[in-house]
Amino acid sequence: MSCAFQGTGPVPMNIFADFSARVKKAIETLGLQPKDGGILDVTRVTVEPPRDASHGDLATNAAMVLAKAVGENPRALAEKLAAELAKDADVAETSVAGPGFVNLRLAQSFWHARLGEILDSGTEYGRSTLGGGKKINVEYVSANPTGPMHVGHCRGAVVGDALANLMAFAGYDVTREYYINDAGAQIDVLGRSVLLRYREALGEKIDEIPAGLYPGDYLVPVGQALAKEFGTKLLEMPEQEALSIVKDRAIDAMMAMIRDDLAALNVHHDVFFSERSLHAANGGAIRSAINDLTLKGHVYKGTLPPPKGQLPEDWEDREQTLFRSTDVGDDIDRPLIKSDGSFTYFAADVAYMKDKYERGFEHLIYILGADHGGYVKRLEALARALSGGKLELTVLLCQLVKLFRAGEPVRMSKRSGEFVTLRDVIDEVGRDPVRFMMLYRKSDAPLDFDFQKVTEQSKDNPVFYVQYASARCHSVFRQAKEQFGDLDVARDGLKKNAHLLVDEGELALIRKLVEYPRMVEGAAQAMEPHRVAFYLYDLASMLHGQWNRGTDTESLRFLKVNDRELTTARLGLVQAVLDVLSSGLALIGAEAPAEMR
RNA sequence: GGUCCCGUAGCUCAGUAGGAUAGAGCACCAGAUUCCUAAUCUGGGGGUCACAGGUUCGAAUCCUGUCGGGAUCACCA
Repeated sequence: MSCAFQGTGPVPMNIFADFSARVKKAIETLGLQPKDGGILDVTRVTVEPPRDASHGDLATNAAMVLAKAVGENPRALAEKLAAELAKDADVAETSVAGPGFVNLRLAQSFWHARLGEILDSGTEYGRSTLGGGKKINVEYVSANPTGPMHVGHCRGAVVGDALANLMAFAGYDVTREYYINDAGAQIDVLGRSVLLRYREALGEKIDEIPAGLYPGDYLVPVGQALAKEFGTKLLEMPEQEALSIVKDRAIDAMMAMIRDDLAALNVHHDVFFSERSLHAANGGAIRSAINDLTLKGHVYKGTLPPPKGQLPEDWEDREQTLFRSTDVGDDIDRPLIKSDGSFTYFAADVAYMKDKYERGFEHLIYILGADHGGYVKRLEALARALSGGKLELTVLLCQLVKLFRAGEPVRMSKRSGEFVTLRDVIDEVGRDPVRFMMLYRKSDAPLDFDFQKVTEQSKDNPVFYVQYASARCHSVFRQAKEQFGDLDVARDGLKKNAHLLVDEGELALIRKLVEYPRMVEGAAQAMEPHRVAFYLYDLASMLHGQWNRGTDTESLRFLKVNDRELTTARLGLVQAVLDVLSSGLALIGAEAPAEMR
């Protein structure tokens, strides 16, 4: 499996983790003892960026968290801790504030050294070993192979893909997976729809696609291909036999189309898992999975209570084979085998999850639409039952995307088969804006997507704003080449003069860059890829800000024709910003352009 | 009716596993280009974090309940 985000680069420094260790060491040095004589619990001690940068570079809550156990006043404890931390060579200044925060101001040399590290690591900066190579499976998209992907699939595709990128970058061993729902009633419908198109291709007149079949034009070429391959042969064989061939060809054609759509979105899966394969050999895999659950005591034959609320008109009590999921956290037991002896859809899910578990995954992540919220509990229950609680499972529900055009909602009608396809959206606004905007909201919040706004080249469009920052960095290097000609812009050279960066705006930019590894780890732990997008927006904003300070104050411009040393120092900063922008945009799956036209 | 998600500035939303005076963008007001891309930036006003309790040094964040909005409920896939 080849994936740009998998791998083991150098381990960059997460300074918050680093200082957390230093704070704990200082606590140890102070010899603090809990009143009750036990061991001092420092697990709640954190080191974070303070809310307001004027407080300092780092803040720790240690004194407040420990005060009670030690039996001291938090502020007094904070003073002691501050004095101890002040001995650290990298700490320029300490202060105690509020209810007992210890604020640390770090030496400029410390930041200069960090900038050097970023320049050494390049776009590898921020890669983490947090995941420890843990095997995780991210299942996303899994659209039914009955037609092209429509815009409703888009968000899940991007969120899943970006999350997979993020988790891999944070040190997890990630497999990206797509479950092909190529069994069941909708595939029969697909087969019958294509059969009709096949007869049409042979010259038969088809006036109207009957209700209940898929009317979309995208099936026309599939019918034509069948006509070309088989001539009239399919009409001459028994319908069941013909249908089986047609279904195979139709599924292949639909999946080819879906893969194309995904590729256009820059989404690539490692594994396409077929539901039909579970039904193969007389349902061997499903049988074995149900057997497995049965041996573990989770299966019984019985009847379900009628649904609460309105009773369905045709409700009938019938005996089925059921999964006692209520024993493992579900609200209601789930049918595995219907009263006619066939498997339910969920039975295949059981076999599929068993397969994932047996492939060695320790954590399963599912990206689902909000309309599948009802599935969460049964999947969680299933994971518990299959693994005895060892298998972790997380479902990320993506809320719906509402389409707008210049503020007006875009209407879609499912019945007529008129929907906005994923391809339509990509063709109109471009891949990068789609990907960025899908991540510029946390996934459990609904998202409004306006075609017009997303293509606008202005600061109101965050995609453009961030990419423009990248273009601007490149532009600085182009200008540098023009103005200096022979200037050495190799990373080692840029690193050398970092100590000349003393402007507050420049140092703030370095601090923001240094937050990147922590942001990556936090986003990965919370499984929230949108944080990457917001971080990039902030970083872009700081770069634009620093740039514009140069319009007011000439001495702050990145390029100083009469000062090569300072220019290379500033180019080092610009290069580091570019590295982190590139890295973050790559996680999102968008380009970091060299120029924008 | 049950379950899940959401409720933060006029609008669209962040809020970094419980931290300090709750932040951005839009919109509104006032400014900045002989200068590396003004495709940008600077400043200003604007809040009962839906409501009520609880947990604790400390709550927009965690717990309980209420109200409001959305999704969902099956021998479907």
